[in-house]
Amino acid sequence: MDTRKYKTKEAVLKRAQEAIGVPLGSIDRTGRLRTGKGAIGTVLEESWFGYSPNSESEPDFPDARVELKVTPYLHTRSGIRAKERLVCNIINYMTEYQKSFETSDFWHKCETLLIMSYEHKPDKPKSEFTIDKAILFSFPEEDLRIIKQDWEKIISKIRNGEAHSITEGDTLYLAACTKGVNASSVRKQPFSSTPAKQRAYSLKSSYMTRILNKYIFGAEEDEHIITDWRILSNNTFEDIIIERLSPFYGQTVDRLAAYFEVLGHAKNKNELLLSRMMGVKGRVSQTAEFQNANIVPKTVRIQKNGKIKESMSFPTFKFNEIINEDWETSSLKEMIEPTKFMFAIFEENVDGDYVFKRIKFWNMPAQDIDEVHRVWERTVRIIKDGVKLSFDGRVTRNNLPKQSESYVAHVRPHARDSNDVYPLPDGRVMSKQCFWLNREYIEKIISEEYR
DNA sequence: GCATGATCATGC
DNA sequence: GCATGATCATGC
Repeated sequence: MDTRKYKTKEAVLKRAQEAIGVPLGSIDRTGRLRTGKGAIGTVLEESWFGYSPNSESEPDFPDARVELKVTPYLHTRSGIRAKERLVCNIINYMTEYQKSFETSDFWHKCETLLIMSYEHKPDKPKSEFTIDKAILFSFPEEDLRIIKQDWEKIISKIRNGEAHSITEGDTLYLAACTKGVNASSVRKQPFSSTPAKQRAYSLKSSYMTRILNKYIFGAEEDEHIITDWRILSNNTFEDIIIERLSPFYGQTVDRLAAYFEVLGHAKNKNELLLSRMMGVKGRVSQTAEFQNANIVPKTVRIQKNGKIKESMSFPTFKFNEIINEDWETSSLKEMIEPTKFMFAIFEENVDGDYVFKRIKFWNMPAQDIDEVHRVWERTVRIIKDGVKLSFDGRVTRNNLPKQSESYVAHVRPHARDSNDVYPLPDGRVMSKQCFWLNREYIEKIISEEYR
């Protein structure tokens, strides 16, 4: 048996749907399920469709031109969420730059996807998992516009000899994620002698969440910022947003609040103003584009003296969890690398009023992600070795990485008070901590020349 | 009850 | 003046 058995998309889909509800343990005929990563996909390829896994550039079902993807989702309190990004083919830096999107390896393989999804439950054995849904997926035109821009962005870095500085945050829906045994898996690039990390095309997990909700589970769609996607043929998404907001540059917060009738001193006042300026009814962060692309709006306030008051925090981490993580799959890396930030910059004027200056889209450059990696490694090392704690009668000091030790990030408490603690591996407790981006680092990003 | 963004207090 | 630890305010 081989994949030539399935000549049409319909035949592939029909066979896939027959797998719905069948426990994977009873599908598996080769004992693959007990192996590690990618086991579930391999079981369906081998034992259900009857072909050997291949890493060729052809789609899995060449006659039907369909690529099989088996992907996990999670049921969370806030709904269905993709458990991970969807990884496609490895990017061949040496050849891909010569192609167009239409002739690219990505499009050749992934134009039509057969998505089979299962719910991942941490406490359940894989043999009891079942495929819950199976659909044929073609990218809708509105998404394809953005995906093409993403592809161009990746390719332009290759053409500029910057394949080593590609990161997932560069792009919106289609990203280049690291793929390989470890971070030292590198390959040649055509226009630079610097080796670049091996990367694969992938659909960001934020975008996968949207596919799951809208196309697989039929949930209602979030509000769109761009209602006519045709404008994306001549403008990038970021340019369109900047164009919409620039008429408001130079206005004070008070004037904007009066103009849009945003009352009171709500903590989220600035986000409300952003929504109004963009012409969005709900919250910017909840729009389809921001959700899909994992764009996080952040307000930055620059004081009269040109400084920013505070560093930027990430969620607290549990000491007993972080010591069991690998950097490549760590929650910190997952929070930083695929994320794009939209900084809304407010500057204090001579009267002490804050003026909306501009916005800036930013994602952390590869080099700085490596620096965060170093801070993370040190943090894990210190926690494993046993944190040194000393109480001076007022505050408890620790020896986690300080702001002075890195130009990018540090570790600092983020708790309700000093009794708000998590256990340490050795049984002691310490106030909840999190990673912070240094105040000065944020200042540098904001002050950099902008487009 | 907790996460998150914002801000404060102290001492070098 | 600023780094570091502590704490507050708000919203879900």
